[in-house]
Amino acid sequence: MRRPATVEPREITARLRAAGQRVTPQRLLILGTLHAGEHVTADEIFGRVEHLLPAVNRSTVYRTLELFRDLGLISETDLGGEARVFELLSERHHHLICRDCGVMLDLNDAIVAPLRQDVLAHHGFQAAVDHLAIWGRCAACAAAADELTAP
Amino acid sequence: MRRPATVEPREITARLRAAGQRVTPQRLLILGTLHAGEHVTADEIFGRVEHLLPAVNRSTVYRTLELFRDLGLISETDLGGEARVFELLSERHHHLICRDCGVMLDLNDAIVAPLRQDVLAHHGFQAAVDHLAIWGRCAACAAAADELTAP
DNA sequence: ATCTCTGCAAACCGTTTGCAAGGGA
DNA sequence: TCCCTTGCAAACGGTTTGCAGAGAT
Repeated sequence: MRRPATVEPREITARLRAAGQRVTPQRLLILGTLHAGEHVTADEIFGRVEHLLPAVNRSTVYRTLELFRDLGLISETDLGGEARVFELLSERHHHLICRDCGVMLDLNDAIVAPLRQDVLAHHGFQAAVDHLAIWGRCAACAAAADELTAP
Repeated sequence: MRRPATVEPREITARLRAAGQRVTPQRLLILGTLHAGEHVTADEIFGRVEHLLPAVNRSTVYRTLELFRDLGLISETDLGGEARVFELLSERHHHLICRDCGVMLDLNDAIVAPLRQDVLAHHGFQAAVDHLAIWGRCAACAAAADELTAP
């Protein structure tokens, strides 16, 4: 049984220093509470960190998450919930979200990778498409809608 | 000199009726103020409509835009500004937005269409990717960043 | 010693919601 | 007549901001 992957303090320190950023307990703590493969809101992260270091403030969480996102350590995605979700960047993966029934399906990066490559090839633009949310209509709901139109 | 394309009241009426929705002055007005090719926030739409029919309420604008989006008449996109933008669905197009300098580049749908097709082929999911915003780093900023790393 | 980062607290503001009246079908 | 749609008004809640003090380098 493997513990979900986290980022070691040593690595966080190195990456912050390399980017000319200061290393603080709050930053180590915030990134340390993230496990690979989970979607977490800023509020949930705040809850975890607060539990360990009660003095930490919500704005620090927001500011830190923005920093980590800009450093390429985490992704920030709007999955349609009330708040955006953050995620440790490890394996790229994406989601298909049905606007009709709300179901959220996983989408392998193999289908999205060509988009990233084409954007780079044609525009020299490095697309940070690590955790994409695609809205639309799932197969089941599409079938149900077709039935209504042509029974 | 061509006027930007709009949706005629006749067509709006037909599409609303076909979807079992009622036709109201507010709905005709709101969709009528949209011109193809422009990004508009709910607030801007409210301003336009208010000018013509002062009694109209902001919540009506929001509710109507949501309806039109679900009917596939308009797209809703987060371009990173303070508010989401809406747009009349005509020609699909997308944007590359640089997180470093903020520049917004146009992206032709030819590069995004394969994604839509693959998602449909592999998952039967009808992706409503009509107006995609892709964040990342533009060529100029990437070059500048490389220069810092390896001068 | 310097200058970034954090805590605090307040506000921001885009958006949503409940309810009763209005008005399409 | 039915019930969908709108206006009204209030609140919601995630997120941001200014400022002064703490703390990293």
